[in-house]
Amino acid sequence: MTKYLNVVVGLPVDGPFTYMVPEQYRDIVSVGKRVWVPFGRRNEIGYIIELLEEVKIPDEKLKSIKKVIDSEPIINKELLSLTKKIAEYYCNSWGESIEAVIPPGLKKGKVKLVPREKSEKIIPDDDFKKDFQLNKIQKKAFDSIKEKIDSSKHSTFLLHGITASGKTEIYLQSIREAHKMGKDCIVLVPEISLTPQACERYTARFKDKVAVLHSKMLNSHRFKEWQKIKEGNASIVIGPRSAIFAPVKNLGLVIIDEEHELTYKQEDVPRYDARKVAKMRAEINNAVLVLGSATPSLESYYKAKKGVYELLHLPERIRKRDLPEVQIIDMKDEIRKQRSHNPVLSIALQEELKKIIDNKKQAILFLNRKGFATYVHCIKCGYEERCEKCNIALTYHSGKNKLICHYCNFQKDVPEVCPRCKSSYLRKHGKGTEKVVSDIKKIFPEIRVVRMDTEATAKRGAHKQILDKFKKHEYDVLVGTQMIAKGLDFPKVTLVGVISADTSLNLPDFRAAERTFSLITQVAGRAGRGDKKGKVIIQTYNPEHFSIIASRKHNYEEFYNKEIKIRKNSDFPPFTNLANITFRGPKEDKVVSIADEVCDLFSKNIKSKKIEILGPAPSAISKVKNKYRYNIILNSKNVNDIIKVIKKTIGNTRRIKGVYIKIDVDPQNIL
DNA sequence: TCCCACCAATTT
DNA sequence: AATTGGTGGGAA
Repeated sequence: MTKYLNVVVGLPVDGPFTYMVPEQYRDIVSVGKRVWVPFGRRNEIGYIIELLEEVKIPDEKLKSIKKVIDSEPIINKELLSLTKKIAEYYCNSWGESIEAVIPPGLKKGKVKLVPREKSEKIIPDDDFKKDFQLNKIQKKAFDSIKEKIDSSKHSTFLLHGITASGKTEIYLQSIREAHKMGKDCIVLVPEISLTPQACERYTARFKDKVAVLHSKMLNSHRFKEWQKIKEGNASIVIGPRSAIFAPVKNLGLVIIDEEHELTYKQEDVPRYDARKVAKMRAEINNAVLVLGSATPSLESYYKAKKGVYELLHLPERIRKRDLPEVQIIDMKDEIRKQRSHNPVLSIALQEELKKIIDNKKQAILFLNRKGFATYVHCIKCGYEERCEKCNIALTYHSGKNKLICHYCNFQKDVPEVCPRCKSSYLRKHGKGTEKVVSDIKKIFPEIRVVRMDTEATAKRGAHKQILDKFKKHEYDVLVGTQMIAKGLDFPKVTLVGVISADTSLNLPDFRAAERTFSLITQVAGRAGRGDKKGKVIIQTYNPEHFSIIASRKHNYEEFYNKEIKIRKNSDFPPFTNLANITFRGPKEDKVVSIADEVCDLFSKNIKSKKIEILGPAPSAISKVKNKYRYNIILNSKNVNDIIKVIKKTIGNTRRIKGVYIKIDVDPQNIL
């Protein structure tokens, strides 16, 4: 008889908490249902994680549950244990990870979960569209995946295929194979709102077996899709990172498309990495995990090379379409040629734009992300100021008039002359990209330019509207940030330009080179998707940088071999694991003193030298909305050591004297 | 002495 | 996270 139960709550507090169960609820409580419980001085939703017959605490010290909300569990045992693992790894409470797994509508307790009548709609599998014929190379990759699906053995594949090499068709046929075996599939895409075409392809082939989950859907619609999956009426789920939590019953295959994308890391609590969670879930279910990318993350490729993942290569484009020609423009020359200190469009790019107009084709221009960190570089020789220890760009802080490494807090004065070429052409860079559109209009008044960035797409539907108009050729040139680098397919686009590769190259981040290489490669993949061969123009002050040279040759392997050596020498992932602890508050001196205090505590708790402490150092965006930010970075070969020392040192404390503390295990972005 | 802003403690 | 109760400084 269930007289007691344990619950956890969606707050940053450890549990579990024990409650008594009143007589009338004793035969309806079960693990995975929600209950209302008195918590402190108010009521909270408790998630039942355990039923108990007896407890050591006397009855009079316990409170009773107020109400049972659901008549069936909202989370099954598998997902419950998964959420516990996530909580332990990412240092959040169990309840907080449970709330990441259930539809948002269920968090407030207004929606009850009750069993529905089973729908009897049976659609014969032949309603499905026919598969395309795979070429030899695709077939070989598919056969390896098929073998593991058929034998129900867990295995992780890294499918490294250049852009337009036919990865999606392999995904589709793998899904069909899993479906034939009666297994469910989850397909993760970087951001659902950017990939409607990809989504259409899955639904076209698998019709109403497909469910789509994402945060821009109305909650009621999302809830219906979730219920459809839970009741077993959808066996293929497509969505962004949170779709990894889809309540499928018999998971057989997980596909992560564009696995190198940073969007797979959730930026708020729980700060999980969908790639890591997918691996956990696939292991539990003996499912196959397929990671696909033209530019795999260094972590994944390293694992594949070591044999932890199985590496599959697709080195050719389907239908033998040529890769676009990539031309690198040295902007140092443009300063001379155009007699301007800050040229935006190189002569070569201007000439190509003119050709576009003449030939009635289209162009896409990338601005990269708006520069938020000011870096110092020499516009004569291309030299940039970097930290010797951390090998990241130093950030200029105007208040102190110093260059600071925001990982280890190394500081130095801005040199008077360039340390390399002794010229006086050192310049601070980081903003001013808004100029691009106005510069184009100045040079080509007749050109139809549209801008696409977070500002222009803030409104619901604005995104699609701009892209639709561009597709109909109502515009000649699309200017945008990375958000237009992903998955777009416009046959009339024959020119792609990157205005400044340096913006990403000089991000104060150890992944800066990796991001630059993948950005240029992905961007280049947008050019020449029709019959005509495409052209790509990359503007940079660092034309000799290996990430730029390798991307010009479309050579991932060459990039990887250089970058992996740097990571090894500077002790960064994939050779180590990081955790980033951010301190945030309105008074800088307080933020610094708390960060220093916690840093001392860390040093005391780290007895061996197996964990390195970097900082505290001001973060790259050192002041946001009048809040100052400082980071401590923990770096170790063993991630479990890091997690242990965080729990020991900070536990559940998230605020000390008005200073907020944020913990990010395996950060993708250290800002 | 009153009224706040700020801080620390608590949640079964 | 959210709430509560304590504290201490400033104004009257």
